[in-house]
Amino acid sequence: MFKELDPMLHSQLRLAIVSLLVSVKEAEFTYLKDETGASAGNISVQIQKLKEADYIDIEKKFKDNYPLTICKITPKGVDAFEDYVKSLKQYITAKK
Amino acid sequence: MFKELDPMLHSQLRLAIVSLLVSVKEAEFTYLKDETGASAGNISVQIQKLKEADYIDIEKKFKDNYPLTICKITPKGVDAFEDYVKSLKQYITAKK
DNA sequence: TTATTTGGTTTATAATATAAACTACTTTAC
DNA sequence: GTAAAGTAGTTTATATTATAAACCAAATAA
Repeated sequence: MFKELDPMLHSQLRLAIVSLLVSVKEAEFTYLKDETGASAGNISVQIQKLKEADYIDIEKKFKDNYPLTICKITPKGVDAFEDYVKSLKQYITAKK
Repeated sequence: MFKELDPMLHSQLRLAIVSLLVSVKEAEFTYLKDETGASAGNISVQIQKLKEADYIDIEKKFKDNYPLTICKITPKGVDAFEDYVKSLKQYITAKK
């Protein structure tokens, strides 16, 4: 009846991050922070996890002397997001 | 941008339970167990939490000498579920 | 030059989910 | 009638997660 919900995405913050990345394709750390309203620490931890799962790529460089962290979704991340949404619909649409 | 996802419902098992109860209005413990595939212990804990949140009512009686636990969704539970679904849609539909 | 800000990471703690172990009985088989 | 197995759960212990607080390194401002 109920399909598993990918634990990597069934997290409010990681889902928000991936949701943003699916639409923008590339985003800075601070953009993710501002859009989600989460703390920097939390963002840092969650993007690491998403990277370890190969759902996103993280590029670190410098811009105007400051460190700059850029995140992009991977094809695997897109697939996982689509699967998650599909599974989720089983939970939120009337059934029986 | 992203609305809070009610933590009481942002749990795979509790969401599945509430999802079932929204459609059937009344369900036995074992029905919830069978439909969700979760362990009895997990169901037991989660329906207690849903009851404490006033999202469901729990009635305990006996049937053919055996204990029987029946769960029903409350109006508050229905509202919470609808709100949750609404919030969730912000996460899963393309935006920007 | 020391104070503050930027852009993060690491670490500690609180909250959650889950399974394993247990309780309390009932039924069945010997 | 009593031992074994089954029903219907609850409680407790543990592993996983999420989150915030504390920290770090460098840059800029006062």
